[in-house]
Amino acid sequence: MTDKVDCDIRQSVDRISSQMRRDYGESLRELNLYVGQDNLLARLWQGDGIMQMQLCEHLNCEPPTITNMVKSLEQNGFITRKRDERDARVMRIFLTDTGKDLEKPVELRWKRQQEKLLHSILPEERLLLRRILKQMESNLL
Amino acid sequence: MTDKVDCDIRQSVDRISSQMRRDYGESLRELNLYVGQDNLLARLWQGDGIMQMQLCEHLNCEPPTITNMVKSLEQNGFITRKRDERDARVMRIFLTDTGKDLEKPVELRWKRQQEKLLHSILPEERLLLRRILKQMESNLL
DNA sequence: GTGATATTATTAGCAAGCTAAATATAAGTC
DNA sequence: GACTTATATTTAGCTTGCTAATAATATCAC
Repeated sequence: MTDKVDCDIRQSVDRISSQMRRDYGESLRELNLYVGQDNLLARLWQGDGIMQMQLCEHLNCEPPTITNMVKSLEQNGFITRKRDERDARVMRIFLTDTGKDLEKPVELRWKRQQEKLLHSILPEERLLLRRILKQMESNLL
Repeated sequence: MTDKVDCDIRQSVDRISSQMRRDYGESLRELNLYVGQDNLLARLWQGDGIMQMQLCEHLNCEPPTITNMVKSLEQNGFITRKRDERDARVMRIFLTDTGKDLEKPVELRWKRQQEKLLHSILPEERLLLRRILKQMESNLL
């Protein structure tokens, strides 16, 4: 009996995640961004000049993924890369002016998406939901 | 103030989804499957000989995605494709014996993953959680 | 039957994401 | 200084996933 509920939960999480990704990704296309790139930029907005390894940690993904994303973002003029002077292995990533200008419009779309996801959920429910989700997160570690 | 909670919820859902995908995907590699292929096969286990459009609906994805997945699954010997006799546009997808044999081991891994995700969550919480998630799902439609 | 429109599937080209293997540099050891 | 090990990034090749464009067949209207 619990089985059915459990199964629903897992599938629900999947569906929400992929639908969010689709929706939000679509709204980001107006800014010439792909979903996921906003998260990389978000890390840079709170301080750029960092190395790719730090982006890996922030995005929780593998180095080759960053290489690809960074390449694409550079080609589109949102970031630049500079070889570190002290350690020639590391590439330091900087925002261009265009990249900086994206912060506000991305934030707008992010909030819009969030509101869409949660608009019918009461504040108490949101608190409870957050607690359970955090618990699930730590279950996966 | 609610802002922070909302933001956490969205990120939590993202993290859970991607971590689940990683974890579960890894366990599926033992079966020579990629994550997502199990869901396609699951539709076939409940009745094969269906057309690709039906798989699109079940997986909630676009036709080219199915073309790719089906190609890969065919190359690995899990399914076969047959041109429909009445309507030459449609391809009908059938399970091979190898494909049929995957049902049990996939189900085992799926349940194991589900248990990992939910093990610390009480039954009442699961019910509540499901309700809220469903609500979020319908918010996105 | 002919012509316009629907449907089904594929191809090409792009993105995120992965693993395994290669490259380049740095740092530690003898 | 030479050898080994560790770190940062890249490359190649695969997956799911997308859109836009194409091909092939069906169906509907006339």
